[in-house]
Amino acid sequence: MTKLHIVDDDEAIRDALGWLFQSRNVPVAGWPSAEAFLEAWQPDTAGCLLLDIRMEGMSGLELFDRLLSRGCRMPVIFLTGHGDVPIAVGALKKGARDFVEKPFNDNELVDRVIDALAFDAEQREREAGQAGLAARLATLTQRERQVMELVVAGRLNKVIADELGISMRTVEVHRSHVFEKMQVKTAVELTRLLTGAS
Amino acid sequence: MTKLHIVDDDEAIRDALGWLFQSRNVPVAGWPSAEAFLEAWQPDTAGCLLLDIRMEGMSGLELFDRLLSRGCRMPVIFLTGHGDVPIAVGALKKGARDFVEKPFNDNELVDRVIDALAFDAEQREREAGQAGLAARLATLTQRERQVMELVVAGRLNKVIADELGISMRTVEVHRSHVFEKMQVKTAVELTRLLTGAS
DNA sequence: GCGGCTATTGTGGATATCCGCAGAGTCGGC
DNA sequence: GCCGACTCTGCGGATATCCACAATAGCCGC
Repeated sequence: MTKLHIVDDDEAIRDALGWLFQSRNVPVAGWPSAEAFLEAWQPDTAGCLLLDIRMEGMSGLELFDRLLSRGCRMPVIFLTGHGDVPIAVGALKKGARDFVEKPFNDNELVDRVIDALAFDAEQREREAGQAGLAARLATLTQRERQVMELVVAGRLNKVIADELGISMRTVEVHRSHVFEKMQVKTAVELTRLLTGAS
Repeated sequence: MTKLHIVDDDEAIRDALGWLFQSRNVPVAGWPSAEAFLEAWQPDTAGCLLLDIRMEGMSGLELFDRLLSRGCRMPVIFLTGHGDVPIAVGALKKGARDFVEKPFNDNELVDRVIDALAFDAEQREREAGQAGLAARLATLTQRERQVMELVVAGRLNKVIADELGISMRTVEVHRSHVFEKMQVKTAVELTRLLTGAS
């Protein structure tokens, strides 16, 4: 389920943030440590992360690194009481969405979280489309993939036949199999699919 | 000409940085104030910017804002002696490439500047391609644009004819004019052009 | 070995696309 | 009024694409 995941080892802060967000109708889950969240995290965990930097055990930054290396692309907002420019710069350059110092403005933080949640939702939608595409691509045979690449490159069947050293008829067969498996009717549609157009 | 533009009101620092970069074969231009650079800036000014935050008159941040609003997309690296997290975060979120506190590591800074210069060069190359594309698009008539959109959407000529309420032959004529003006031979190539594929 | 998947090719015909040749109507500028 | 552009259309033919029917062959698993 899409929600805001608050990772902070200070229960009082988790509670306060939980109250703040729930009062704005933002669903929240609290985690008492980076380790706890990391263990529970799954590739399909959705929403966004509000991460304290300084914690007992694993720091927020380290959690961020580990999540990145596991392919997590959830938006992350860091929350810190002891600002440090190089840390903030490093986190943002690694892809963190924001870096907020305490004390923070409630409304601003809520807005940023809501933006981040919306961003994550959109991103997951895009990725779902890509996953379907990847699944269809996986059903193609080697030869079909080769033909598809040349079709998408704009080559005519006769040219493809020539380049692959096979007859035009065979190219036509592969081509139609590709169209069928990729669920398109024309080369243009196929090109749009693969180049990620609207 | 592509070069590193150093904007700092402290002549000693400009000189020191100038020496550093020229010794690494990075061409440099120094500017004593944000105003001076802003006045000299042109849309075709290439390279990257090394920008001091605190200066007499216009600050580095304000220069950055003004450049952005003028459509400047040169990579900007901020240099500051008095770090401040919200400022750094704000600058990076607005699109600054980096935010470095003094004292800095010479080699690291040089590397980042070289990366930024390379990025700018690539970006300009991409934009040059886009400009050529835009120029060709501008030569199309209204009708040709309509037909092109439908072609790129994957419609067959007969369908296009139907949707526009004209004969197939006319669609063919427009279609071939589009291909000619856009300098492509097939609908697939045209689609790749417009969707920005390799 | 048989069945299924993949790759290959052919024939022949229905559609679609590409193009030259020809002509016609509108609209705006010189 | 003439010229140039844009738009529209038809005819016919050369190519290309789409497809059903039909067949051969290698590879793999049961």
